[in-house]
Amino acid sequence: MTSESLDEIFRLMLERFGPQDWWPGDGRHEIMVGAILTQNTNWTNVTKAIDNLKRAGAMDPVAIHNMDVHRLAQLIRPAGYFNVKAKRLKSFHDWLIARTDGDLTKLDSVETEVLREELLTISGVGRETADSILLYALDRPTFVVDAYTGRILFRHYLIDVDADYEYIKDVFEANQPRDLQLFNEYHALLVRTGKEFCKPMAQCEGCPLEGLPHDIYREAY
DNA sequence: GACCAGGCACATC
DNA sequence: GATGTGCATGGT
Repeated sequence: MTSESLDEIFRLMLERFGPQDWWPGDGRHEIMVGAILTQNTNWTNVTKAIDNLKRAGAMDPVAIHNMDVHRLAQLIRPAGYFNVKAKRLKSFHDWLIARTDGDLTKLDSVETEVLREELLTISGVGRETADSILLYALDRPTFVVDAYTGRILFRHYLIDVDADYEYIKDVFEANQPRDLQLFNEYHALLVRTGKEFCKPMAQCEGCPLEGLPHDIYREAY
């Protein structure tokens, strides 16, 4: 894996799709909520849940922190896994309110690595969610890895099938400038490319990355 | 009806 | 520490 490969992948995706203008949401807190709601879930379903929260006047750190978990679950129902995600939102907001008292600017003075470790202690916040919050809500130049990222690199023989999250993250961070806008756009473009051309059981004719060394369809990954 | 979606925690071996 | 399973709605 070389920085040239990563540059080329980025260039090809950007050339095809243009800037993705992520995160598709309004403000820090809404982005954090969206990061939890979109776990293994289509974004269109997440927008329905977010709309419900907004209509209920509940898209607010203190409001969610104080809300009954069953009511919260009903509001976010369209996003799927609603009972699980309601608990996750509650545990996240327990941390958020304890840490900021509702003033999210208090997070600005905390080192990225410290923040990441704290986020990872929250039940329901794993590595991708933590990194998404850091990158898209808190403007920290940390690379977000997701299922598409691994699948795309694997199908182009750029990583091994058993490469784990931290390894893949390090591939991007060690071989590129640590740039907020680059990391923002790169992950968004990988998701866009994955959605259209890199589904688990589908082949991928027309993918912007066809020019790279690749196999059309590797072992249903 | 099958497949898919911007994961995560927990049980079990 | 790897591997399997539950969680659930909504679109294609």
